[in-house]
Amino acid sequence: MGRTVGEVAALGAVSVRTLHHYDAIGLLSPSERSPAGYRFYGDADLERLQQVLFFRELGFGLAEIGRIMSDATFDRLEALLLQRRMLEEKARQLGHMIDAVDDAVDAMEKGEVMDDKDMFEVFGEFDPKQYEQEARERWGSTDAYKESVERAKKYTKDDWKQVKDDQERVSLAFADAMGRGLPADSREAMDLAEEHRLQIDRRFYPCSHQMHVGLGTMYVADPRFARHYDDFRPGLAQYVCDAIRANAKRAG
Amino acid sequence: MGRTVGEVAALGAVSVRTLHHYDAIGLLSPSERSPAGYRFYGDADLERLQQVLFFRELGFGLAEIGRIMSDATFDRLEALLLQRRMLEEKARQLGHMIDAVDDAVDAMEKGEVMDDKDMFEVFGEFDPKQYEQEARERWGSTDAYKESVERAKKYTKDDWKQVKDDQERVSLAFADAMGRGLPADSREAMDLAEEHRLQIDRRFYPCSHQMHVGLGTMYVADPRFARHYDDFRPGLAQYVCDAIRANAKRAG
DNA sequence: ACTAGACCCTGACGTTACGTGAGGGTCAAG
DNA sequence: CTTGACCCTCACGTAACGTCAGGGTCTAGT
Repeated sequence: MGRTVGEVAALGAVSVRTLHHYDAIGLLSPSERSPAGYRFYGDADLERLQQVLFFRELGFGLAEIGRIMSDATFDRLEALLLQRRMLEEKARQLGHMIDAVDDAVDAMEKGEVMDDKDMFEVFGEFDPKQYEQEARERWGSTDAYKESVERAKKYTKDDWKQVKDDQERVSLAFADAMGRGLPADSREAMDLAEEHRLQIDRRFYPCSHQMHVGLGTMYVADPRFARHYDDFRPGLAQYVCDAIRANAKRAG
Repeated sequence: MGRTVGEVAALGAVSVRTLHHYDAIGLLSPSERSPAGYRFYGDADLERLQQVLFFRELGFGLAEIGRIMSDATFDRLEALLLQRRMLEEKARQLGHMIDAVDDAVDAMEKGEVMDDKDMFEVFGEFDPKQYEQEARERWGSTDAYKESVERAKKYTKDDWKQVKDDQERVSLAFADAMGRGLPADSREAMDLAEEHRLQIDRRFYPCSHQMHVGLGTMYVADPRFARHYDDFRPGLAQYVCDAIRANAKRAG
């Protein structure tokens, strides 16, 4: 038996009304309902709520959050990493704002008038839209993509296991190529990158070379991704990223 | 001739519609209007807009911002210092959120379920309401206070000069007492603190001992305030704060 | 002087994400 | 059975604008 709306609200992050609202819009529905209509939220529901709240904190609209999280390829770990990056960016912006306050104080004390642009450039600096774009690229939004969503919805447990195994096989092959000293722009490494791209392209969504390069960059930039690959072999994340870049360059 | 709504909007922080809205609600009205009705914003208008945007960024509602900034004792420097403090607090909360993301990632990798409370305690941690309360105490909201607002509105330039001279005289007297080695809880120091409190009480708003202590704490905590007093004499901010505390204690 | 384009104005409906309250049912303890 | 705490759905209201309609103003070019 899960938690009632009151119990979830008592955790301090959302109100009962908010939970009703999220249920009504399909963003977060309880996994159980009593015959009397009571909502009961389980552990997975709370995990989903936390994810929603991170996105909300970062300025995403609820519809957009729902769209992102409803995606079949939505991966909680990847989302957390994206969110982490956004939070860091936002914290950086706050630092800039503190600097801006200090600049304003300085100008006051000197009896100076600040330049118009300098006064306001710090506002709006953090723009979730940029990240929405990235999330969209990562989890897609085109009609062709939506088609692949439908396709992925039909995947069985075995299908998903196959996906996972394929991904692991490619990762191991990358580690092997690297271990044999093959340059990231060697034919073999680039073929692996191409295979990697095609897996995504066939299994999930259209993955252009450009998008692939973006993913490669993310693998290096996000510490947890980097660790994922580097656990196969130290430096592998960078190697994969380089191979992806070389592959994209090969494709023109 | 000032800037049009389009020119202000082009600075990137607000839209034309927002400027219309702020004018409509009396939050920020242009200092000039053409015979055709065009709005023209001057330097002071832009400074006010910046202040509005800092408060907005920090989560204050527009009505609340208007109320604070319409106060006769509203002081731009003090506001900037408050805003700075709030921004730092908010940045701290973001740090906690980043930690929370890391905790969630850890839990995922270990296949563990996080404690409910731990999952959500970071949300809502930054609460502008606390600071609104402080702003309200600083710039008041009671009926008696409103009365003193009306009173202050009638102050002439000479009155304000007198206020400023009185404040400076007390600051110098504090510095003198400290220089003569009088403890902060000596009768003379406490009398100065009382005089300071009464100045505020008579001139602006009811200033209880409790509120006075809060102000004293602020004088030490905010670097610019601290510097204001310490420029009279090193360590004076702390001395004034201690004298205020001792005075409050004396009053029971 | 006329025209076109950029920008201004006021007015008003719509959007987003809930807050608040009405009216009534459910559950558990006394 | 009663009471109090909590649940439900429904629906109007709020805050802060976004968007659009309809029309005026200003400036440069013709």
